[in-house]
Amino acid sequence: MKSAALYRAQPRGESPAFQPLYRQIKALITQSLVSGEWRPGEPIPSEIELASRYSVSQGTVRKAVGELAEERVLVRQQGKGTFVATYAGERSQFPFLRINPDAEPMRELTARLLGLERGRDPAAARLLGLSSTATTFLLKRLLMINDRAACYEEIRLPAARFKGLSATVVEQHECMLYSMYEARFGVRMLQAEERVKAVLAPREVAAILHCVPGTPMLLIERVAFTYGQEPSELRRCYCDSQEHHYRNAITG
Amino acid sequence: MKSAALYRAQPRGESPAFQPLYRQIKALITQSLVSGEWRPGEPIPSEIELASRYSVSQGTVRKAVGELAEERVLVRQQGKGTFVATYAGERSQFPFLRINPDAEPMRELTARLLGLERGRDPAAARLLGLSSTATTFLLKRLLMINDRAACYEEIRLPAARFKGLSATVVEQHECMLYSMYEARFGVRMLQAEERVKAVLAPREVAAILHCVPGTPMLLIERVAFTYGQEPSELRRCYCDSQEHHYRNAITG
DNA sequence: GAGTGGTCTAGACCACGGC
DNA sequence: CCGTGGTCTAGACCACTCA
Repeated sequence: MKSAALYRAQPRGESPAFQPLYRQIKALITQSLVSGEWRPGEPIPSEIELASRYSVSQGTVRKAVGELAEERVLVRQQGKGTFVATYAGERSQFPFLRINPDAEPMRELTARLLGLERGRDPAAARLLGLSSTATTFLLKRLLMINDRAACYEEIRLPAARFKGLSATVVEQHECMLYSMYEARFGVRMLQAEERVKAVLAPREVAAILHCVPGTPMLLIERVAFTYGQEPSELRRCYCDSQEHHYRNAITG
Repeated sequence: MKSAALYRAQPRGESPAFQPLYRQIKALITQSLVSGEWRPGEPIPSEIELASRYSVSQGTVRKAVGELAEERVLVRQQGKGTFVATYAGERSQFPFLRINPDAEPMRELTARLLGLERGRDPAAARLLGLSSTATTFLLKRLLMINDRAACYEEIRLPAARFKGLSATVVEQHECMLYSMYEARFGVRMLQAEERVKAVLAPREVAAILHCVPGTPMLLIERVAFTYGQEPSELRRCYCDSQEHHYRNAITG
C-alpha cells in the first residue's frame, strides 16, 4: 500500500527532521522538476495519477501541489490540469523588475544588450557559491521604460551553468533573460534577494543614461536563485529615479 | 443545518460574485475581528466550535482559518489554539522596516520622537482616503540602528482614527508605533506599499542625521493598510544608505 | 486526560475545458 | 461526454499543551 521510502503520519519519538507525507510528496514532485521529467510549460500528471503513483490519497497530493502552486512553481488550471510554471509567453517578461514610472502607466519595456564578456571575477564567483577561479559571464544591458533610458544593468552568470551563451542567443530572446535562461539552459529563477542603496551616478553610468554625473541613483544589487535556493545570477542595476521608483509591497 | 446567509457549494447559473463557502466563513471571521469580538492577542474559538457556529465541517473552517493564518491575521499554535495576531510582545517591534546595516548584524534598534503636530494637509488626507479638509497628525521621528542615526521619518495619521494621540502616548510605547496603534487605537497594520527613490539629502534632514547636505539618500514613501485595505498611515522616510541598505525578497 | 491544531483518507458533488 | 481541478464532508489518528 505504501511506498517504502515514505513515512506515514508522524512517526513517534526520535525522528530528526521529520516531514509530513505531503511534504515528502512535494519533495518528490520537485525532484521530477529538477530532473527535467516535466519541463516548464508542460502538464504534470493529474492528481489522481500522482496519488496512485505515490500511493497516497488525492487530498495529500492536493496539499503538496497546492504549496508548489502558491510558490508559483506549478500553475493549476481548472478543467485542464496542472502545469510547470514558465516565463515563456507571459505578459511581463521581466518578472522580478520592481522599477515603475512615477506618473504614467508602464506601457513599454525594452532592453538592449551593450556587451557580453567572459572572464574571472573572484568576488562574484564567491557570491555565486563557486570557487574564486571559476569563470563567469558579464552582460551589460540598458533598460528602456516607455522609450526613456531608465536602468543600466551588469549581470553575472556562472559560465558552467550557461555554456554556449552569446550575444546572439541573448538577442534571439529580445533580451528577456529569465525566459531565455529557462528555454536555453533549463534554469528557472524562482526567487531573488535585493539590496537597494542611494549613490551618486558614476561618470560611465551617467553617460549611458544621459544624465549629469552626480545625479542621485538607486543602486540595486540582486542575487537570484533557482530550484533548491541555488544562487545562479548576480545583478547590479543603476536606476535613474528622477521619473521612476522602486516599488515594494510589504505583507505582515 | 445551514445558516440562511450561506450559499453552499457553487450555485448554478447566474451568481454574480460567488464565493466558496470557506471564503464566506473567512469573511465572517474577519467581520468578528473588525468588530472587536476577538482582540489582538486573544484566542478565537476552536475550529470545532466555529464549525458548529457556522454549521459547516471542521475542514471548511480549517481552510478559512488557514488563509487568514497565511496572511498573518491569525496565528495557529498546535495544542493551544488559534490567536489573533498582535505586534505586542514580538521580537521585532518594527515589523515593516526594511533597513539593515551593511556589515554588522542588526543589534539594536531604537527610535526617538522629534515632534508631534496636529493640522491639515490636503495632499496627505487625500492619500489616506479622507476629505482634503480632514485633520491629520504629523509625527517626526529619528531611527537609530546600532547606535547610529540611520533614518528620519515623517508619519501622517488620520486624526479621526487616532483620537487622543500625544507625545506622551508615543513615548509610553517607546516609539514602537505599530504596537501602539494596536494597543491604544485598535488599528492593526496588515500590509504596506512602498516607493523608493534616490535623492540628495535636504539641508534639514542632513542636519538631523549628521551628514553633509547633498549626500545621496533613500527616500521611502509608504502607505500602510489595516483590515479591509483601508489606508491608515502615511510615512516618508529619509535613510542614509552609506552604511545601510533597503532589503527586499522577491518571490516569483 | 481532555482539548487543541495537524495530517491523512475516502467519497461525494461541482465547474470548467476539450473532444 | 469524460477528465480535470475545486469544494465540502465525516471520521480517524496524531502531536502538542496544560491542568
